[in-house]
Amino acid sequence: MALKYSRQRQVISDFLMTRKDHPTAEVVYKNVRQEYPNISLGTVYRNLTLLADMGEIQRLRLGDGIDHFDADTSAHYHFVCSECGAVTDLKMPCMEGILETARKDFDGEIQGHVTYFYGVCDKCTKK
Amino acid sequence: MALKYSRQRQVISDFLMTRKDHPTAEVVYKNVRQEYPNISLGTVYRNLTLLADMGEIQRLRLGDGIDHFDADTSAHYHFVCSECGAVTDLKMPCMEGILETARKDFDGEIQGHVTYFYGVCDKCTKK
DNA sequence: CATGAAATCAGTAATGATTCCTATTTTTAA
DNA sequence: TTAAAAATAGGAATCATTACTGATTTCATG
Repeated sequence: MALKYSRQRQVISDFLMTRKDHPTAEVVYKNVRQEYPNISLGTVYRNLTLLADMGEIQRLRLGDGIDHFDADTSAHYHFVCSECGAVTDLKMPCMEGILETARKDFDGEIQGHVTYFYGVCDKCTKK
Repeated sequence: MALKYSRQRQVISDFLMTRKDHPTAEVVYKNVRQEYPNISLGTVYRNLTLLADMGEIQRLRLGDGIDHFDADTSAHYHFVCSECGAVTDLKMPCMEGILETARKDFDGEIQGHVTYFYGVCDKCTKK
C-alpha cells in the first residue's frame, strides 16, 4: 500500500509540469517515450490516476470523452475549442458562493462543481 | 437528408419525456425494448444523437464517462451523486453574466458553458 | 394506388479510451 | 544483503459508442 518511488512516475510528473496545454494520457505517453522508450501506456494511465488521487495533478473531463491532465491543481476554469479541441486556462476568478446557491432547495450534500466553457479559440477563429 | 418519420424515434422520444432521471442510452434501450422488442441498441444511439442534434433533447456529459439524456432542453443545472451515480435537476437559476466574465481577457469566441455539481445525494447520505 | 429513391432499421463488427492481468523487475525497510 | 511490497511492460479484456451492410420502411410523385 505504501507508495514507492518510481522513475516512470517522476518522468510523467515532470513532463506534465512543463505543459500548459492539458495533454491526454496518449500525448503524455508519446512524449515521455522519447526520454523513456520502454514505458508502457498502462504505466502512464496508472500513474496519472495515482497522481490525481494524491492530489498532485488534476484530471479534467471536458466533454470530449478523453481525459486531460493538468499539473496546476489550483481551482481555475478551462476553455475547450469545439473545432480543434485545444484546452486553455481562463483567467477568471473562481465563482464563490455558487455552491451556496446550489445547496438551496436541495436535500443531500453538494461537495463541489465542475465548470468549463466552450466555443471557438483564437486560432480557429482566424482560419 | 430530409428527416423521415420513424416509429422507433417516436417511442424513444416519448419514453424520454416520461423520465426525469436522465437515463443513459442503455437504460433507454432496455425500457423501450419492452414496448418494442426488436429495436437495436444502435438505433437507440443513432436516434438519441439525432434528437440531440435537432435540439429536441439534451445530451449530458457529467464526468462519469457515460452520456445521459434529458428531454428538458431548458437551461438548468444538474447534480450527480458520487456514490450511486444518480442525476437530478437543481432548482437554481441559470447563472447570468458568467459568459461575460469568462470573455474578459480571452481571445476567441466563448459560446457557452457546462456546469454540474457533485456530492452525495439524499438517499445515499441516509445509508 | 403504385413505385422508387432516400431514410431508417436490425444485427453485428469495429473502434478507441481505459482498465485489468501476469510474470518480471525495482524499491526499500530491516 | 535480502525479501516482501510495489511497480513495471506488454498484452488481453472491457465498455460505451460508432460504423457497416443488406433488408425494410417512409413518402413525394406520377
